[in-house]
Amino acid sequence: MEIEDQIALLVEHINKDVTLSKTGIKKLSSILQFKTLHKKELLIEPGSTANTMNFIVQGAMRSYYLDENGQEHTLQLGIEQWWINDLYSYLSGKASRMYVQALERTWLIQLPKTELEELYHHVPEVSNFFRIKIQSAYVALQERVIENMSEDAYERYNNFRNTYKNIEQRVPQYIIASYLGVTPEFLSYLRKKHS
Amino acid sequence: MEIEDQIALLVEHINKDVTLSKTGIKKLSSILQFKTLHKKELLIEPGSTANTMNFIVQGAMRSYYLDENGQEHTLQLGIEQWWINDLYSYLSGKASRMYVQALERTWLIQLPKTELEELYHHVPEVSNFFRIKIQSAYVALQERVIENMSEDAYERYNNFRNTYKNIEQRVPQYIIASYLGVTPEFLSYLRKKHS
DNA sequence: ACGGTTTCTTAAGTTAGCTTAAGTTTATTC
DNA sequence: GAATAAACTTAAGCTAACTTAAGAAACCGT
Repeated sequence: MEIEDQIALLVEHINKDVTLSKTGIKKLSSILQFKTLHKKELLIEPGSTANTMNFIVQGAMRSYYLDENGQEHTLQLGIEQWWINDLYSYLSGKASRMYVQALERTWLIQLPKTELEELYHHVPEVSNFFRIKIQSAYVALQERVIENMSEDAYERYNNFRNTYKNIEQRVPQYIIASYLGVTPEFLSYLRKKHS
Repeated sequence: MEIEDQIALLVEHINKDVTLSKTGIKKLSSILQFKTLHKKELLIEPGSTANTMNFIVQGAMRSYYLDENGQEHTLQLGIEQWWINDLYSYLSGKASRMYVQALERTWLIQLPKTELEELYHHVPEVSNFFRIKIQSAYVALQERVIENMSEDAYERYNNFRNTYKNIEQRVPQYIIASYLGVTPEFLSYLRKKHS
């Protein structure tokens, strides 16, 4: 995809929440970086530090955590026009304990933290935009804590299918299981039972 | 407790993360409100909107969610010098779906949202302080999602005891169970088994 | 189009955590 | 300081979800 088109997509996305001026768009454009990941490639891994915000132009990604037993726990999934990151590492500046991985060949627009924070002073709408995004990340997490505590696996699976309608088909089932917090075998069993 | 002493506590707490000037402290002081809650009294309930930040001067509080089966799920616990709120409602301005309740007779300092946001412009250290607090709230939530997915109930109970050392003794066990996501009976069983 | 890898399914046996119910201890209140 | 309410324990029976293992299906890559 042309870089111009990629930028247009990002601007359109941001304009859903705030209103960017012409000069705001120009200044924003000047800090953007473009990156392509092939399937299974890692953007972030434990020990590295997240120093960009990452917008998915095309493709699919996930962030996951590997526990002491080697079990994967998917925290976030995203496709076109979602943001993907380890916000913990990005916000705190500390080393990540997570993996952020491409699930397909993926095109990203990256906003480096230093430049972005500088940009906040000149284009406050961008600052507002990310404040809104981080708030909704918080809300989504809280939603998930509540859901995990009050619903059984099949209810959570149904919620997932509603929330991530377009994503379900593109992501292997064992990753969905690791997002829901069940084994792939058990998810397979649930699907059969309720079909 | 004297109001002067309460303010001193709050200022001392904020000064752990940022540095307030004399005039900053003065401006901050001018927007504070003071509230006392008796045991079991609700600060926020479903339908109401959180429009203050709440600092616990003395006492203990929790936030919890009531699911469709009438089951309580405790999301946050706090004692002296913790902040307690439904951040979702505060940040979004939408009606809360949670309860925020005093577990003992509790003294709060409240910072009304409108005044606080105005204050941000004049005392940016206060703005920084709350940005830091909201980030750590996010991090704590993510920690919890990971923990709930990768640890069994007894491990989570031990984590809880480490993280909330001083709180455990002051909070009924059934509330701790509702925080951990297990029944009170099962927590009781675990405690006996490992004692 | 074939061979290998990755993903998904099925099923039997097991376990962590739940439900119900009754009894006991600990707090509150008047 | 009794009376009542709130919180905690114990135990039996149950169920959701896990483990292990093996086979089937889908999906690459050359």
